[in-house]
Amino acid sequence: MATMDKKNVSMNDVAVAAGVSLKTVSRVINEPDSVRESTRDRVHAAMEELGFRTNFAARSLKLGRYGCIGVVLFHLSGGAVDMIDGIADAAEERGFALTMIKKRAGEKMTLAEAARRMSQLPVDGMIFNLRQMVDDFDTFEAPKDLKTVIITPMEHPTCSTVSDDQEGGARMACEYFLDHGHKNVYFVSGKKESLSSQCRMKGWRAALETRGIEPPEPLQGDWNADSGYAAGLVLADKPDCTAVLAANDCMANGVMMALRDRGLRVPDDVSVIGFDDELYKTIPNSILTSVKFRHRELGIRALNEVVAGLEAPSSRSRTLVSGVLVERSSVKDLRA
Amino acid sequence: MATMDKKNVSMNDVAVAAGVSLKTVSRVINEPDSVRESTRDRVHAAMEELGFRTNFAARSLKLGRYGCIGVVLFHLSGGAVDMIDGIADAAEERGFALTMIKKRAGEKMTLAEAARRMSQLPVDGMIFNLRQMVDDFDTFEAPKDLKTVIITPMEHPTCSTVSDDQEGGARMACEYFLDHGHKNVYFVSGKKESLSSQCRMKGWRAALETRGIEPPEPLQGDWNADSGYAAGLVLADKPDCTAVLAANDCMANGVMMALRDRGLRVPDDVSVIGFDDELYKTIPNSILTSVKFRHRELGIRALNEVVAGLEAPSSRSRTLVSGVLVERSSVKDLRA
DNA sequence: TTGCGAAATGACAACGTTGTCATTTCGTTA
DNA sequence: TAACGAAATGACAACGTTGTCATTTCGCAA
Repeated sequence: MATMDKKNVSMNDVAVAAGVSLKTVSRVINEPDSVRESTRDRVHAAMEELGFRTNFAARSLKLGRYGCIGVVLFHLSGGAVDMIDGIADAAEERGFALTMIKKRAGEKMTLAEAARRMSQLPVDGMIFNLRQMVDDFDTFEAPKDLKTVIITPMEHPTCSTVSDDQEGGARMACEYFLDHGHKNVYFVSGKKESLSSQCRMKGWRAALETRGIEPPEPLQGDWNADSGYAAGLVLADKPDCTAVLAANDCMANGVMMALRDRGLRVPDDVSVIGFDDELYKTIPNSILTSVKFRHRELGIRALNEVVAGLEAPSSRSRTLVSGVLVERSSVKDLRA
Repeated sequence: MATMDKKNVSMNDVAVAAGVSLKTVSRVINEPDSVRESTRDRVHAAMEELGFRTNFAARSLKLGRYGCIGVVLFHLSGGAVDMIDGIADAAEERGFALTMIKKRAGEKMTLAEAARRMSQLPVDGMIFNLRQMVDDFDTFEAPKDLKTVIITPMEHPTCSTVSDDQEGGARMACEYFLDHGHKNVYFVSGKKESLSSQCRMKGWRAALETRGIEPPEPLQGDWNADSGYAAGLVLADKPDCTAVLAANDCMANGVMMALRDRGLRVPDDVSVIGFDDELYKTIPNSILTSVKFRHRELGIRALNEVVAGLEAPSSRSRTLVSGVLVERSSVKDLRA
């Protein structure tokens, strides 16, 4: 039985127990092939006996790096799970751990503050997950020696950014409608302050304008089904409304329910497309066509971008992860 | 302008620049009141000028602690977002950061492995989020100097555990049915390997047996609506089925849709209760009564438990966070 | 001005690891 | 057996911080 007198077992303790020098213990851990097998076994036995674990602080102090990537969560939303999942998996694969801090609910936080806080923690690089605007976005400068990647649909003057192609996804959905013979597309937005919602709206608008169509007034929603339902009631009264793009699936479902309650059928009378492709989880035999973003892939890209930039923190790139249109049967083909 | 010759700026560099000793710089950071204002200003100026940031490794090496709590994610599911949110907020509040690692998809990982990995990272204590069984659960022993909390519904011989009271929640739902005059309750389960599903089933069974009712064969689902729909079709044919408890809201919705498609009304013909209270997000005017667990609270408790145990890692406790029955109108009162 | 206690500052060791370079041990050949 | 080069091991400094204790400086009373 190991005596548990000392709080922490150091390499030196192991060395003494094994009758070798401290440096040899270090070698057993970092370059096992360079030490004779008999010695190695003795050291391993001593480590086991004493319950030795390498001291992270000492090791990283000497090495000058941590093997950790910082993640700042400004806002934790639905899609964030998959994104974190991607980040974590990619990190694991490359031998990095994650160091995480989060803006507290209701607390205002700037990029500068977050960066200051993060840069005092064990991190070799950092990822900011930004789903809403912050005041100092444009003026922010990342620490010169710490690769920084921002997950956001906006372009940043100095930092690398990674994002879903929300705008492109919305455009894709609109064009899908138009290509199927629809003459116009109505839009139900998410919460005003959400960057996702803003980008989706922008893409919708751009797609229509490109084809010379005047975009109708968008309807304001809040991501939840009830707001979609309310929007649906309004849309049901518009005779020219044959196509509705809702900024997420929940609202799309609300829209569909409202249309149905008003005696309109989907897709026969009105076609609908949503975002995020999650309705099938909740609705049996869901028919909703939806634009799906690959959040997991997004996380992986973000992490890889950080790791790739560790040696050249001031490099800058912009990555867009395209969305996918998951076709079901909520869009009617009006051609011929 | 600061000259950027050296990679990292140390306290010594600041000290030289400010014309004071290294120790004074340290004091400016850790006990500002003990240094004269004029000196302090000079030091602050130098820190600013040189872009000094305290070196985490050196600091924690000296202090013998990190100010970080480790979080191991064995499985990242829906409710996990809120839980992480709670953990992160509570950590922030107490001045801790999080160090996170995750079991990779498909990779088998034991508690022992996870603990070994984690204990080489910067952590003062750790939280394991365990939603499925692992092989070494019962035999696992946490490092004696690292407070370890496991989030799991099962009791552990040596570690503190924190969990939603899934069993109690299921019992609560069943009793609600029975108290409203129902004579029996059918159950639709989630994925077999899920501990949540198992516990919910256990609570359902216990509640019935307590009242001397023989529990009917449970129906196997997979958390998604389609499996609930399939179960609903089966249940629609059982004349004695007046009450259905589904292990989550999505399946509950599937059940309701199936019943409706078979000409049965909810709640007039059959009553339904789900879990997680999330249907309202997707379904406008949702009527589903549901057992909601406070995942955020769960995370907060877990973190507080770790922090409370930092000084006495071998202490052991068991925390259950009760669920809440969110009443809507999917349960009919059969009493006279 | 001098003396004194308190406040402010500094010198130096220590935390536990890894890199550098020196030393010892080993196996081989003459 | 001696001599040699290669392999194995060790001694010591260094990473950047904080704790301990010594020293200097300050403000104020005599």
